[in-house]
Amino acid sequence: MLIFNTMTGKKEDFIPLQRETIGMYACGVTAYNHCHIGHARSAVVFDVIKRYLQYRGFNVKYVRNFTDIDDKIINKAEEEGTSWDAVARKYIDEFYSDMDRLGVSKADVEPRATGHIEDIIEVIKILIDKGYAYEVADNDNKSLYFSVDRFPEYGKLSKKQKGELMAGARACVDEKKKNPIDFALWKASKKGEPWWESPWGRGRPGWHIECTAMAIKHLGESIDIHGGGADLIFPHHENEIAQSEALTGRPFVKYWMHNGFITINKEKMSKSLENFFTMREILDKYNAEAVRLFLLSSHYRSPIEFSHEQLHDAESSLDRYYSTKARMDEFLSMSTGVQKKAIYSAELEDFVSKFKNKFESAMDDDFNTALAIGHIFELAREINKFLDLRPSGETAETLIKMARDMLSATGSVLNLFGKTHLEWNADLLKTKKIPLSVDDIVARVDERQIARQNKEWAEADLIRKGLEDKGIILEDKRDGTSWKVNVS
RNA sequence: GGCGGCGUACCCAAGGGGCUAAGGGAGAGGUCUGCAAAACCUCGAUGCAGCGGUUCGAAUCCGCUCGCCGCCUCCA
Repeated sequence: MLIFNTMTGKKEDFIPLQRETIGMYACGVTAYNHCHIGHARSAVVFDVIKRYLQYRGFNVKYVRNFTDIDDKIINKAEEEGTSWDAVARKYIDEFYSDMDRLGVSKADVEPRATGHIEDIIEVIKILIDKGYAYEVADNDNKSLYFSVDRFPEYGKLSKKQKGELMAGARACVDEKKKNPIDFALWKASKKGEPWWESPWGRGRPGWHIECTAMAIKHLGESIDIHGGGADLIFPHHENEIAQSEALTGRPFVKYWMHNGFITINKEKMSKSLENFFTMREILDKYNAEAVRLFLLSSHYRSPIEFSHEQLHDAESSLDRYYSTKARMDEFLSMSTGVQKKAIYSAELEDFVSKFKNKFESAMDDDFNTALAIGHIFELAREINKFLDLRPSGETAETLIKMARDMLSATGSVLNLFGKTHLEWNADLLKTKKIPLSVDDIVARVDERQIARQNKEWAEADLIRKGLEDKGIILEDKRDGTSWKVNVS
């Protein structure tokens, strides 16, 4: 298995630190606003990485944090006239509901900064003892900073030179810092701000330190994989490395993984440019599974241009997949095991025999989900071709069963393609806000079936037209009529 | 300015020295059908931003040019 390591800038063989369990940490969200599709991408990408590692037989302990205290949360609370913890709770709940719809499962541990104040304080104490941190008085309380000059390897992840950083450092630097690029470990509490008691008075943790404290607490001093969005490389992950390696004297992370951005008009989606789409808005318009497919249809490190058209295309393509699935299920449920005529199955057999390998080598190559999905659709096409031959008999049945099982095994790594045709369409009724239930539709189809049997074509056409106007398409087949939601 | 990345058909996108340049969407033709739609099948880049070079061989490596983006500041 190859993983692209941001630290070395190369794809490297994945060799875990220890045999038993892989430690994986991904930086989650700061809970101060609705999450947007960029946050979702990161969550989906690491969800798939975790799933594939498990598929490959590794035990994985996956930790994803929530930042539930920081300046933005405090500001938001002031804006909304509530407390900081109410803000954090609200957006964490919302994050969970969005992620749930996207099929992102929970991490094994989901620590929050405010739940680890003691651990953070312990870490800072050690950093002081080792001479990496210094205090700055701020009225009655004290702030603590990490002294970047004490850590010679600073910049090794982001490939930055300390000198250049200084030149580019912000104008409004805290003049109490020894070096403009030093960063806060602990912030003295200002009036009206939330605070925790510490050896340095009342204050709260800086941003970066929570990840150091929580990663080490839950995964140990050295972890296999640490990831997040590419915008976290600097300064967040650079600072994490400095703190953590200063603390333990050991390498913090073996493989650093970073996902690319979502762009709009080629520009990074960001709050300051006000060019973001929240997951709320997107899930209101598009099917959640289609959004997940859209996100996984590009390699995780490539930028993805946000596009309504592509989101819609993803729905169409999923719809086609589920049609194939319906054909397979139907074939298997109707199959009698008796072979009526000779079948030509060599091509499908060939595809089925190679499929698992193709899927795995795609995923083994730095989690190439786009290629893997391509293979899945290729197999679907072969299945359709085979089914077009109207096969029968045990050989055909076995083959289709095998294909279906493989599709479901690989689909579950991506957490895609797992529904039945009916579930997919029932889901689409909701996405497309069609005011009909499955039962309503089935009742109308049954009515129409009677009309058809009596050759009352006008009546049958009327029913079909009525459903069509509501976005339901009827498909007449040899042995009955099936329905589906029109995605186009 | 420093560092990094991108440019593949109408749109999206994989590939990253030699196999017919995956896959999806759109489009066109066909099969099926009471009619129709859907579905399904087939077709779709002699060419991978441009120009040079290396090589028996380049979309893939090297150089230059053009266009675009990211990080260097809170950011997934």
